[in-house]
Amino acid sequence: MTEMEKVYNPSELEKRIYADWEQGGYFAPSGAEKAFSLVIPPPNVTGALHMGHALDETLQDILVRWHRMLGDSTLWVPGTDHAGIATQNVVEKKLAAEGRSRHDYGREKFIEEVWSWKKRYGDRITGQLRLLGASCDWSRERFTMDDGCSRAVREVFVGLYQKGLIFKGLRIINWCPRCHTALSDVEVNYRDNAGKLWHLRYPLAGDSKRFLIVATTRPETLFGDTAVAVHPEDERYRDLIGQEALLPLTDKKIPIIADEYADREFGSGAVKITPAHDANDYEVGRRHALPSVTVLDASGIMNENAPMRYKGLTREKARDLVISDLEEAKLLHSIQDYQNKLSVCYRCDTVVEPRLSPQWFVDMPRLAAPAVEAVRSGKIKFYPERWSKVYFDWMENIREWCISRQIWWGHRIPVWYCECGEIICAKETPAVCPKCGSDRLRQDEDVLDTWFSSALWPFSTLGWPQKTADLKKYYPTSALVTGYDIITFWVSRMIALGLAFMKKPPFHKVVIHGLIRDEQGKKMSKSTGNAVDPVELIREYGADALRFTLASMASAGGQDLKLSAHKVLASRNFMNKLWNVARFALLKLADNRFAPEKSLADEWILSRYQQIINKTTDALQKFYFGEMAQGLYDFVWSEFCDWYIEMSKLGLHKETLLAVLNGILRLLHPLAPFITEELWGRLGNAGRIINASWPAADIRLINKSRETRMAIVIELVKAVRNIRSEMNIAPGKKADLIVLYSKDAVNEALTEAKTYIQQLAGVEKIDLAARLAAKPRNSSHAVLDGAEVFVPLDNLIDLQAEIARLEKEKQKYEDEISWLKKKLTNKNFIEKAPPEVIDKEREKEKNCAEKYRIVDEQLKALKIS
RNA sequence: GGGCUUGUAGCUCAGCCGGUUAGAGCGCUCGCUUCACAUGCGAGAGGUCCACGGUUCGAAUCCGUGCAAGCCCACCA
Repeated sequence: MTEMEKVYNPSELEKRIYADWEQGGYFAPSGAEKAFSLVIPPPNVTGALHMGHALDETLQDILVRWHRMLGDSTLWVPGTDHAGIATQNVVEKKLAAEGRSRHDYGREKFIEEVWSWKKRYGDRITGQLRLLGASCDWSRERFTMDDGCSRAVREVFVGLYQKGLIFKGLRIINWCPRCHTALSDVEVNYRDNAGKLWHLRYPLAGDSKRFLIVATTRPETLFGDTAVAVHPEDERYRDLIGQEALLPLTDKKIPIIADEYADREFGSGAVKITPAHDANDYEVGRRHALPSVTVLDASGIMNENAPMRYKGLTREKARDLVISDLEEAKLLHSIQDYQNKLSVCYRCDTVVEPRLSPQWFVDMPRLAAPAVEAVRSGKIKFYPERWSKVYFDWMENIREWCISRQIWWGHRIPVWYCECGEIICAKETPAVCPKCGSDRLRQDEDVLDTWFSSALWPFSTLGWPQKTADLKKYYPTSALVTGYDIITFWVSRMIALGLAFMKKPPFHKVVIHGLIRDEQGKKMSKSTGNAVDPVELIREYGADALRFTLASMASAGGQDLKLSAHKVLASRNFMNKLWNVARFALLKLADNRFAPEKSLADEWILSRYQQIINKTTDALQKFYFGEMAQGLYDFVWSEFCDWYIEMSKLGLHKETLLAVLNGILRLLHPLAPFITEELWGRLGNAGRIINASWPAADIRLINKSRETRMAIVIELVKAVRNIRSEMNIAPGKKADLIVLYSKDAVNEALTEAKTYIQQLAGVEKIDLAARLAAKPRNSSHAVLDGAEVFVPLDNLIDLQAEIARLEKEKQKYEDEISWLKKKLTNKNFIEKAPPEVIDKEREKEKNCAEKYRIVDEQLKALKIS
């Protein structure tokens, strides 16, 4: 055993210990029968660790370390996501800084560029996971675009295609004019927008003096209008149905049609129909066989279908010009302020354009049914349970999932087109067309939604489609730990595809936690500058402190977590406390003078320790991380350090100290792996704590009578300390104690614990008596449960201070008694409350009354003197 | 428009199945170089548990309504 440094220095030891674990192969599963497995929600490969990851990974690592200590064959699969659009955007931005675009490179070269980017930054986030202490099995590290995952993607695609569950279709999809790609419904965010509703006048073709007023938020799309719709039962327009209107600013005529989609209550009741630029209008267009005219190109620029004057303008510029032109033409009826929502791209925040285009879709409505059933039947459970509602709401209203993206970085769609018209969907690149034999095949240009490969993650990472040993042993995984924000993106799709291809759900438990917010409760983001960097916090306070903080904030309800450096500081202080108590233990153990027998303090702490084992284990089973952390914090600081250690200074029982201290280290290890490993070693334990066994409570050591006795001692010490402090007894000055007891338990407790009291309360002489000839004069006074305590003061007592103290005390008892009296004289209470409750209240009343009597007596005596 | 969550000490929160003198951390006040720790020790101050109803012998805890805050979902131009 070496002497410990006085200062706890996390950064040095954390680095050393992680390397030791990794080199020692401690993260790989060992051969036990029972399996526990997690797959990491893969962070973006070129990203940096943010607070959300830190929380997610901490919670997973807690479970993993706990199960490893339980002796399970524990596997945590790490990996990263290629993050199609996000990564491509980052690389494009870099190229743009050099004045180039991806088109200057061409597809092949550009992808090479992204791969080299990936190689350069791919290690950053995994390195940061190591800093956090994540004990994942790095030998099994995966990437969503590695060979295995890519093979799984093709296998699933082809499988779904053959069943008709993947198909290509012409739809209005969400199009990001900046990313130049389609997006799925979940990739669109909504933003409140203080916009305008423009009321336009469309002249009638038959009578250009008459107008139809249509209301729109998107006047620039009017060039794509191919009809105006009114409600079929709208009396105002009945005569116009079948006639034509003149499209303003053009020489086009468009039909006036009847469709129930037109809302009579809204605006004038007539609505312009732009099938190519609005999903609803598209449906109307289909019902009425209207043509679709696209007026905006892929970048959101007006194209040749708009009059020359507008061609080449952005959406925004075109809108302004259209409005001013309409005004000039006296075709603008009115403008109204209008609150609506803008759809924006979740990657770049650009306003999304509904766009008609051919895309690939997964038939989610068909795949969703078994996925809903799995949760409904309880095969998969959400923790907390309420999140299953979000899941159901999503899955039961699920729509087709648009999976094709018009970007280059990603899994290329495994579909080839032959000149002969044949479409070939295959796992491997076909050499020739099976129909005509031509070798001139052209692969589909699109890549798949990033979330497509993520959806396969629980089984692709375990080796599927190969029948690997890992797959057999570790699928289904034991749990999924993630934030509620990706239930729709990820959880739902993993469940659906896991069931479709593995016939078993990918996990049985979904542990949902809240999102990290700043001190004000705002979302952390780089752009607002309120993001706290976990790596910075680790550097400053240590990974253990950060982990402990995150875990203790993860409440059972899964609320969002407001993080501040203050909290991490408090956790760091706790680690420091732990460090020092171990230091104390080492000093004492080197001393080599031990008490031969267990004392009251030993029996008490052993009893308390058994209970904290159970409490910690319980909390873990329920995924109550906050409760786990809080419980251990209180036990270690307020019981073990404040009382047991202080008492053990009078005579240390070596076995007890070591048992409890080592137990604490093991219980804390999942939360604070580094310091516990370090101290475990310093205390001379064999092996590593990372694979030490999880403590099991020995209920024979739970001893309530010793706990009761200790409670008496603590109560007395606190009472004396209070007197010392309030009566200004100098800290170094020893006091005397006269205890007048009315319960034998007090006499026994104080007799047994005499030396503790002397030490902890700064007391010299203790006189215990069942009765006194006269109560001591010139003393400060306290009343306990079953005893009266006098602390004689050698200089004249400050009467006013003492009276004030006792008056306060008296008031407290008075309040409580009146409350209890009211209760106990309530007939209903006596008749209906359970007898044990009544007894308890009676007992309380008796005790209070007695204490009140004593304090009152003492006060009277003081006032006379 | 639908749904969810939250409202407890100055701040951040814990209080699960109703009976606690309503707790913790930070902050605050007072006193301490007590030989593990001033990243510490001891003692305190501070709360009509958002409001109003209801259920109950009994509610911070269950139910309803209202107010306030936040989030998610939804194709009304």
